[in-house]
Amino acid sequence: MPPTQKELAKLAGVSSGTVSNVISGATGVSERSRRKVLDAIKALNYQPNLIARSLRTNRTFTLGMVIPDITVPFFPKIIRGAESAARQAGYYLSVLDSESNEEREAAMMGLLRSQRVEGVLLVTAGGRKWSAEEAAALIAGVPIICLDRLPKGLEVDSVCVDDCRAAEMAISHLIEMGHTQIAIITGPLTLQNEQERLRGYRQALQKSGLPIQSSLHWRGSFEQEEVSRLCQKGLLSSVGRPTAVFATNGVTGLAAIRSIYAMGLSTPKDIACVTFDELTSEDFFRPGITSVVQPAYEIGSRAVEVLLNRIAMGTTYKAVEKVRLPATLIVRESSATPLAQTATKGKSRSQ
Amino acid sequence: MPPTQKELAKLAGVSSGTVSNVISGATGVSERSRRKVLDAIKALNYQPNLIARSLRTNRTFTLGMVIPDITVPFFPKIIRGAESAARQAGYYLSVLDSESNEEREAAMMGLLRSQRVEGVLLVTAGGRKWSAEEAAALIAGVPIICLDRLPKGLEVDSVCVDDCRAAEMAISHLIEMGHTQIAIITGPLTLQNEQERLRGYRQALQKSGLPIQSSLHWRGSFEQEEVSRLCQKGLLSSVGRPTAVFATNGVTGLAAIRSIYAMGLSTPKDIACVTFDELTSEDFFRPGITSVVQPAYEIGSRAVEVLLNRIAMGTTYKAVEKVRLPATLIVRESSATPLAQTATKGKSRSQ
DNA sequence: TTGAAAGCGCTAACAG
DNA sequence: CTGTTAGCGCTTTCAA
Repeated sequence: MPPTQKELAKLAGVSSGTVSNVISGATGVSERSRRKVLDAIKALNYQPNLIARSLRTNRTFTLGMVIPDITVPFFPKIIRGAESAARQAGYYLSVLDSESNEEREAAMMGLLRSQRVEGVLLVTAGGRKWSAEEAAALIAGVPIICLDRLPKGLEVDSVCVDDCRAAEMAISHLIEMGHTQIAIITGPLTLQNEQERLRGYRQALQKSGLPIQSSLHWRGSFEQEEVSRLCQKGLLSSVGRPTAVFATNGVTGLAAIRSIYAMGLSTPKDIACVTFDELTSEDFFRPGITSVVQPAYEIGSRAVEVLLNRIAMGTTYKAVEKVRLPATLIVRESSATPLAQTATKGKSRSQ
Repeated sequence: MPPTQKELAKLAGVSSGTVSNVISGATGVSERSRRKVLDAIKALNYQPNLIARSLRTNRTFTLGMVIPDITVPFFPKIIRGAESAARQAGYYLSVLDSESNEEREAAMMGLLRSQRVEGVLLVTAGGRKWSAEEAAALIAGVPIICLDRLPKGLEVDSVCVDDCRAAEMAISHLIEMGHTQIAIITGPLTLQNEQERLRGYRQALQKSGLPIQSSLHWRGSFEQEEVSRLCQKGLLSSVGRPTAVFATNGVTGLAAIRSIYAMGLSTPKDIACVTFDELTSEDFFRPGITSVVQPAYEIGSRAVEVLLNRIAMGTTYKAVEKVRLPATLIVRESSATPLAQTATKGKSRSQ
């Protein structure tokens, strides 16, 4: 058993209240008492019991975070940003991985509530729509902020990139490079950001007067295998085969590249390719893959800022805050023109 | 304020003790009481206060974990394994990122202790040597298990791969492929596993009667830039230039490949290359990089098993447990023979 | 400047 | 089967 404040007080020859005052740095403690307590702390290797403190003060200084998959490199970057912003503000961050399972996600939200975290950062697993009651039950008084993916029916603060514009930027780039047959491979369209990216794709085509061909919209998921099959099927169709593909996220992006390689094709020689999100250490791919990169660290840190703000406001009313961060298009080799294959390397461009 | 058990009891018209019994699933509660309580729980959207429960029961069912860098893909994989093993055993896992900072690491160990976690999984940041007192203070009654990197002076349970043998296997492979001039690029040698990998390298050379040339040992760190410089310097030296390089970890591996590409060289045409740890989605590199892969998920899950075991034993004596998991060599294109460049693809080989 | 004491929400005896 | 009660370790009045 670790030493308690009482034992510490006894050893130091003061009352438990004085010990508390020393630890909290409260003023009004004689130097002599302070010394004695400090010595006793060292002697016993005392660590205050945060559990008891929290019970008493009704404060945990802890933020909870639920993400869908910690093995996807995008999320650890967000976590880093969130964790360090939290730490700077004197808060802890407790991260849970829902493994893209909605039930588990709900359970984890409950757990965090039971742990009395003061706020929650949520990157939701699925695209379910929350009814008003469900949402209320889910929230139950703890401030929530959504990152990256915005669940429908949950009117809460949020931080993410402007997915539509980012996708539009990527597609415009391909169009500028001379592509007109551009396929898009999306993840689950239940996710609002996937829809937005699709919208950006369509907008870009329209602005350039290019037709929107449904045969060029390949509806995927987060299953590597499934997406690969989809890509291969699309790439095999001799008629109307695209000269470029745009993957709306890292998972489908990886699958797309995998398919291209597996079929013995190469990029940009046979087909151009742009992904949303980097495929991890992107710049080491040969050839480099052009991609839309999100400010992951900043998404995390901004989210914490907004959340802490919301917490500080207490019950005070304030409109929902929607932060939209700019994404950047990193142009590498994979998006060269259909025929010329001019490698435009290392250029980048912002929204 | 969330509802308390007392309010719940009042609404249900029973005593707080009965509520507790219902929640804990204790036997000996009338069906009628149970119903009333369950209804009240739903009505109030009640979530038990884990803080109060922990204070009372002196149990948190929480394991702590401290890792050096969550953005290195190896660690999230370990976390997944640990988290799911913990969850299966009814434990929570609380993960902290020390950002490779030893002070922060110590602070985090203290925090976990204050949070009264029941055990700690530690992937240590640095290679500092712990004195007996420091170690005792650090541990202070909570069971610790070390993963991946074993700190000196800390006699605790551990789980990692057999680094020496794994490295030896990689080097033997290169030798078999006809290489005799093999450079090794290590990370900080304060880390015990880096030393082991170096030892494996030397052992393999010796067994084959090849000389150990100090000019072929490039001492790096975890700084990308520094390692890159080191590599480039080594690769530029016209005399005694290696035909193969072996990077002892993912960070130096990435830097090595970066340097090779940056210098306009390619692998395996100009130089062969094997890394310890995958460079994330390894198989998408063109050409594929031969590498030693560690069973990251299993390292995490085994560690939790051993730790829970240790916790269950309480104070009972038992010798320190050292689990050594086998690593696998995944042979891809980057390790072809110096001249023939025969691509041996997809073969793998275990310790 | 200090000590005594109440009580945070819960569980675990224990008595009825 | 159910209610009452005594703390868990801490902070925070309140008196002294």
